[in-house]
Amino acid sequence: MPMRHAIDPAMLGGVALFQGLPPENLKAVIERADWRRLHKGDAVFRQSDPADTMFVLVTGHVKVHQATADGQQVVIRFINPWEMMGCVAVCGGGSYPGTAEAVEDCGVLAWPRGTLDQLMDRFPRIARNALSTVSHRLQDTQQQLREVATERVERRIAHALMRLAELSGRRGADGGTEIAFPITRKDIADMTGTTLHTVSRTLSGWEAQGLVANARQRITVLQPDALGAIADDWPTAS
Amino acid sequence: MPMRHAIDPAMLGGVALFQGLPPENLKAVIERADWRRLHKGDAVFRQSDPADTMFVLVTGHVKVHQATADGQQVVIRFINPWEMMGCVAVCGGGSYPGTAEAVEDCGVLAWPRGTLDQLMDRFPRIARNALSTVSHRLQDTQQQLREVATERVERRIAHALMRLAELSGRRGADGGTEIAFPITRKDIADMTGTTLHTVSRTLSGWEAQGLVANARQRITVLQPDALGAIADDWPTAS
DNA sequence: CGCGCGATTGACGCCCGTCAACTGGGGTGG
DNA sequence: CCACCCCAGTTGACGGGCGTCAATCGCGCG
Repeated sequence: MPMRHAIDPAMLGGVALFQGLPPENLKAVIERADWRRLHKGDAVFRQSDPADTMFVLVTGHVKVHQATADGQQVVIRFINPWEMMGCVAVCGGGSYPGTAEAVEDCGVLAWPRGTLDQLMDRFPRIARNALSTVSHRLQDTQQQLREVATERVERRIAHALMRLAELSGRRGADGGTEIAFPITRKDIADMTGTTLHTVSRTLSGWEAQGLVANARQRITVLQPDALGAIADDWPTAS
Repeated sequence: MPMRHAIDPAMLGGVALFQGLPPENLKAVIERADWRRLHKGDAVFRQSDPADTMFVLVTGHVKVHQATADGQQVVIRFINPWEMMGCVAVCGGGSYPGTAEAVEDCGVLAWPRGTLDQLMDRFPRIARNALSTVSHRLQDTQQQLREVATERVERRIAHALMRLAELSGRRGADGGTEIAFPITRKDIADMTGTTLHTVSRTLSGWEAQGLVANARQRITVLQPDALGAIADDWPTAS
């Protein structure tokens, strides 16, 4: 209860789902949310569980991944603070298509599906926002699909790294952009449809050229433009 | 004008976007639609064009594909009668992420974005329906992404064929299920992230085993369960 | 301090993309 | 109505990108 009021309603206005709602409505929305804390490694929701709750991440980072029957794994996306999770499953009905796992200690806001439906009825703006968000995400996913289907591994890794740096980057000490949460080579492999071995080899090569700096579960982009050149196949001028 | 009234409002009730609307509202919706005819090969909309119109296919079949800068191509999906097209682009804003091309002579209903916005305001049910549809489509696309990222070519082709037969199948003379529109080996290659050569080889192999029947721009699935075994990696009992 | 997991790196091989040549059916224009 | 031609499809040969197997290293947490 006290935790709930620690959340600033103004921050919620920055959440895509609630964009454009007047402050008093934001207050109403936030009062119907549950607050949950998660430790690193905990699951926010699990693949195939009935999709009965939508979440907004407040602090920390979350990895959403999908597993195949034979244990292979695909990373759908990483969630940054103030992004939604589970919205697709709740809006589409059925069950969660993937598992959301905290890669750091996290705090989340949770709305049960029934509450969300009521909120959408009271504030139609929310449904329109959700539609816009999901549409954008579909376009992103289709582009990813195109990349995996048509592009070579090296370029896919470059693309993934640039997107991570752009969306979840943090200024590093050496002027580079560090990905702001712990991420393994396997994670990047599962984002790009390759293996951790190939990712490791590729990153090692780039480190030798000074494009990136590698550490355990840490990656820093030092020369985004050179990486962009690989990602978008410009004429490499060196 | 006369063409418009040839459309049965009851049919429109079967369209996911308008599901649950009472008949009189369906009539209102249909009266605000434009009717267009397209010849085989025509484009309903083109990639990068501003997304200002949403469509419902009435007759024929449409292929939605996305091209890369270097001319490579990915087939996003095939549209069956009474399915929506362009809904993601119009709802998400911006421009069409792909080109929709008639693979047969087609008839479509068209709603300009402004009209659609008005309809969504008048009938909030439409926005909810759209949200549900787009959410489902996103889940489908994510699954496709997982397939392309993790599965071998043969299995991806089998999956694509089974989905096509299921969604667009038509009872053939020989008891098989024929895909109901002209489709090339290249199309299947662009759906599965491979080449027309590999598709041709694979289909030839399956034809020799009696799983499918091949013809020019025509494919018939003869043994769906055997194909399903390949797609889902069951123990092949040959 | 020691164990474990993430990361690195080499060797090997094969799936499948690429290049190339050929075939045949059907639509079109004369 | 026929003949041409183009486009979809087939099939073989070749090679390389990258997946797979395996061994080792070393940071960091317990």
